[in-house]
Amino acid sequence: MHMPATVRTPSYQYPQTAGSPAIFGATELPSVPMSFAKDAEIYGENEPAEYVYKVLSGAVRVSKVLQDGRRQIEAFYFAGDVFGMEFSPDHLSSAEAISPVSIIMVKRSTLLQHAERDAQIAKQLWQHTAQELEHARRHAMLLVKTAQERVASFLVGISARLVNGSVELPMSRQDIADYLGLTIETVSRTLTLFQKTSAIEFATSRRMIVRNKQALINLDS
Amino acid sequence: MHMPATVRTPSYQYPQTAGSPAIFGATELPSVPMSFAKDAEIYGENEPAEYVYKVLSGAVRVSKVLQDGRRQIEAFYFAGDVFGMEFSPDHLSSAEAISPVSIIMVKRSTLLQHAERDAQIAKQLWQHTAQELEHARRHAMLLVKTAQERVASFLVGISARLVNGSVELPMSRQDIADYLGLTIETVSRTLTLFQKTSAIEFATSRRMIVRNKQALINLDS
DNA sequence: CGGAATCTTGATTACCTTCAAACAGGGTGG
DNA sequence: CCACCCTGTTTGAAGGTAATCAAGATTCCG
Repeated sequence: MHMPATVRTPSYQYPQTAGSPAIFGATELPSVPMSFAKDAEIYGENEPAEYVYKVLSGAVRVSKVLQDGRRQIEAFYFAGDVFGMEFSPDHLSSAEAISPVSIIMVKRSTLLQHAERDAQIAKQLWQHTAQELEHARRHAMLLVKTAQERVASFLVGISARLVNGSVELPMSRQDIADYLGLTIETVSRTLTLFQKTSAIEFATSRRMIVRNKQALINLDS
Repeated sequence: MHMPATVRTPSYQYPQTAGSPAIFGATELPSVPMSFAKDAEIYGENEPAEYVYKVLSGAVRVSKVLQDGRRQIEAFYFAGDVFGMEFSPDHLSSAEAISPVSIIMVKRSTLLQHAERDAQIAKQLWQHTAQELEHARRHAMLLVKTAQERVASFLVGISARLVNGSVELPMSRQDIADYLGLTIETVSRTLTLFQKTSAIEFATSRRMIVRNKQALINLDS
């Protein structure tokens, strides 16, 4: 719903994985910078997909809400990641800022027009969707595993963002639970278990130190 | 691994949803007809993705096998469906014939070359991947629901193929279980439950009559 | 008809959820 | 500066759902 831009300084900034602000390599495309406050909605389910977004800093969650109120988080996006690109004219999920977020937006229609003429851009569009597909399938594989395997797998993924052996988790335990298809209690208990086995350690509830990544990878199975 | 073609007459043939044998509307592309016996492997995980396939008759399952031997079925494909198209040069999953299957194959490289020059084909390629993505996400949503909801949802999907109120399920109970992330016993028990509540009925273990589709939709939640 | 594979049913167990309460951290106002 | 509150997280106890283990029943095919 394109909330008013409220620029806030994030408490922690992830290392930027992609230096270029260009979306899909189309450097010449006009892009609009924008900021969202924590918990602001970037777009809602079934809204027209007017823009495509690239995260510059902060973290975003993309999710759906089931009829019974359960929320399923499909993915988290961090600096350098592109999200909100749909083939369908409407967004099929909603996106919210987990932490204060700064992004750039490119008009979907413009991107589509370029894809019509530029095979390179068309291919990047396809590649992006293919990567999302691979992620969605890996995610589906996760959801049939045990709680320990799910949490371990999530932590291994997060480990990619380690700086000096620790990360600030931008998302709440509830977010993790909704991503893994577990309850917040099970996530909490499993994290406590991993601490007891010295695989990880929490400086604060959000700052995690990975002590034994291999143990997590083994659990990931 | 491109098993030798063993043409067999399927016991039951699904109505053909797409009349044209063309893949992605590229009518001029050379396609090779082929048949696979029940349980034959069409391609394996990590094999080079040399071809793209379109089902003419029969049913196909696409799956991955986890390290611990568990199998996760990602999708079933029926007459008219295209499968095996990857952005990556290798197949990320394997495909097997559930029933005797006849297909046509188009070289992936040829298709890619055409997509370079024909924006229409490039768009269809993207659209196809986007549809697969949507399916994968819906599938992921399924996997966090209860057994009854999963089975009901699966049956609702199958109901699209109803002819005179009944369908022949081409897949085994084990296939259904591996698709839904349940055990074969739970699938069997749930189907029995749905029979007791008169939502469905089984003429044979594979021929299902849908008595109350709305009940299934309600359970699907 | 006989044997093997598939499917169903039963009993028990294990894991995760639910319900409930305590704990920790951060911010505000007195 | 401390008391209080609010939110997020952790921990505990009990219960429920699906998995597991095991045995029958049915179907399919040679």
